[in-house]
Amino acid sequence: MNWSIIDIETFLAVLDAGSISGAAARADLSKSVVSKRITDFEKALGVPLFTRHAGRIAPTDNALALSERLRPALAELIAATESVTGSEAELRGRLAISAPMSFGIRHLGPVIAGFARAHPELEIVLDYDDQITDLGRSGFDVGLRIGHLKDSALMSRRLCEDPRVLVASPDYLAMHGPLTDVSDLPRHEIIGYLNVRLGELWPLNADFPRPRPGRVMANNGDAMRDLAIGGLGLALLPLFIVHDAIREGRIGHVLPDLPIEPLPVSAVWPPIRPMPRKVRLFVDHLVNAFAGTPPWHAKMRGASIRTGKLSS
Amino acid sequence: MNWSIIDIETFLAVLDAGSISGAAARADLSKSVVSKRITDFEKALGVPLFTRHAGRIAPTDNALALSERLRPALAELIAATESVTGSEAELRGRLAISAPMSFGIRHLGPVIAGFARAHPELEIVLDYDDQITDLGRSGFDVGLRIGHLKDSALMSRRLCEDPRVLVASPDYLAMHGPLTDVSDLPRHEIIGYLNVRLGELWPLNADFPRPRPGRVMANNGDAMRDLAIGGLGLALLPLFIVHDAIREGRIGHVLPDLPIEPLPVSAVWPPIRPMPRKVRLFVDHLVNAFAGTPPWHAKMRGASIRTGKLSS
DNA sequence: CGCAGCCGTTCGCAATATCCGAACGCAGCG
DNA sequence: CGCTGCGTTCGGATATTGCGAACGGCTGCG
Repeated sequence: MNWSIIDIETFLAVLDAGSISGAAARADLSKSVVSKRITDFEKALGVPLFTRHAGRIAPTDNALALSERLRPALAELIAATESVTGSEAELRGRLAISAPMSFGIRHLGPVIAGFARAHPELEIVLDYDDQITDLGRSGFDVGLRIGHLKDSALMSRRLCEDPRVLVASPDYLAMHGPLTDVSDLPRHEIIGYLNVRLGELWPLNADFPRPRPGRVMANNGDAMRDLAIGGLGLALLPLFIVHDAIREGRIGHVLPDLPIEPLPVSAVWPPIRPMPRKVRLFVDHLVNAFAGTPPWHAKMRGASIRTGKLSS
Repeated sequence: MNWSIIDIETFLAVLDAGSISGAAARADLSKSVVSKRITDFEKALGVPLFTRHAGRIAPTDNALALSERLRPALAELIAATESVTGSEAELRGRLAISAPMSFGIRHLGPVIAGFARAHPELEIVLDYDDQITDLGRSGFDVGLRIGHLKDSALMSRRLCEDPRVLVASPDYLAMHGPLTDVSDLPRHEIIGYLNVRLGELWPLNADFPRPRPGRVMANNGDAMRDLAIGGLGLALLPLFIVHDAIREGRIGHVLPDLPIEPLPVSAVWPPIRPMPRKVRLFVDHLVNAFAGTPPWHAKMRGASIRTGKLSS
């Protein structure tokens, strides 16, 4: 047997990244290393795993079938080695975390940094991307999710709540007319969110007046906020993303009485048994970090915005 | 993650061999390499896997628990990589075969050599030992078994039949009296077989006269034959082991009409699904090799022994 | 069209990892 | 006591790995 775990991991990483250079960048390696590992693995197996088209690669059917089988086996192998670290031993191995970009950038950095400092032998991989990833498939140990969970196969734990507000810039309102009553909504456009359709973006029932889909859309909250600031439409966004701009007057909170429920923020993880200790400790750490006052609540103290709807 | 497949395999090999030098000898490596790998693996996991007592090692509880979990995961990982070699690709990887010593020495060498020549990328590991091994536990892909199968969890396939004969040397008979009728049996001793008790060694029912347990015993058929030649007792042995000595007159076939059924010779393997291709091809190869005339039948053409009981 | 940028592959070189054999200390045996 | 076998440590030789540069091919842009 002349392949290694690193060959397998590299293979799966290239599959996930869709390219050799993508996988190399994620691993902070040179692409020649990744290219050679793939070639060596193919040689060891005796079959091609990727087809090459002038600098582009595509996985073969063999590669896809193989990955289906390798992932659970590799996860079990890793879980086995990690299970043997008893309660007295410090955490080791790798913890791969997936989180929405805007939430991750603002609120996860220090939380995760604290966890990483407490476990110096633990390798942390962070992936901020609003696209919902299949945790097990993508090799993530933990995900953070904002919104109601759809994947009942995952284990989950509620961390806190994420209130959303409808915002618009002064320029937008000057150009498109006032928005003082819900009946004004159909005359307005709302900035789209690439990862959901309007049906899911607008959280009120079909009888409730709703804005039209806008001509612009983005794949994360920060970009949507900036488009709103630029006067391109309304935006329904988590409070933590817009509160600075609101305080600075670049955008305003419109229709503050809209009956929009806050979104739950949850940690989710694959149902591996036993639950890997690193996952359990990290989820506990998250729960502690977000217990009590959510971060954006503390920051909103100086803003003239109604906060009565925020849960204590 | 800073361990490798080789670390895991080395760990399991040391567990199986019971010592570092044993595992090193099997792998044709220096013991310092194996020692270092174990130490590195322990360091990577953060827990000791073996206790050391002045040049002796014993596995910790953690090590035993870990191995229980690692073996199936590793087997699946390997099976996955081997499954991807389609029907067009040649066999690769390692095929580990366990077989009884006397049968292996005589009849498996050329069969396996033929298979190995047909699959030059396949690594073959042979382990001849009459002790029945737990295939899955010991990392064997295929076993050959002589006798009725007791482990119903294994997959099996009948290869051929192994007739047994009762033999004694002229010196033994001269000293202990003739053996011309079954009623003479209780006056004689039979050489013991370490891996079975007499109750299993003597295959006729309790009412049938039987020899007494002898004062000597051995753990394989060749040794038992040699003890019989040395006049130490009767021996009930597979024909393939004794036919040369019979032909040379060193021992004789006594009570040729004993109603002793031949033993079945079977290939067995763990019930991995899908069945690894290398195992399937090897079992097919065995079936072909032992089809028709068993090897010892061809050799018995020149001997004056009744062969009517041999199947065609 | 030419150009820039991106892709994956190949190559030579330097750094790192691995393996070997010798030496050592310890325990058990005759 | 000496000898053998065990596992560990060490220095040196060998093998492997990773890097960056160069290359050819393709795509998109002006």
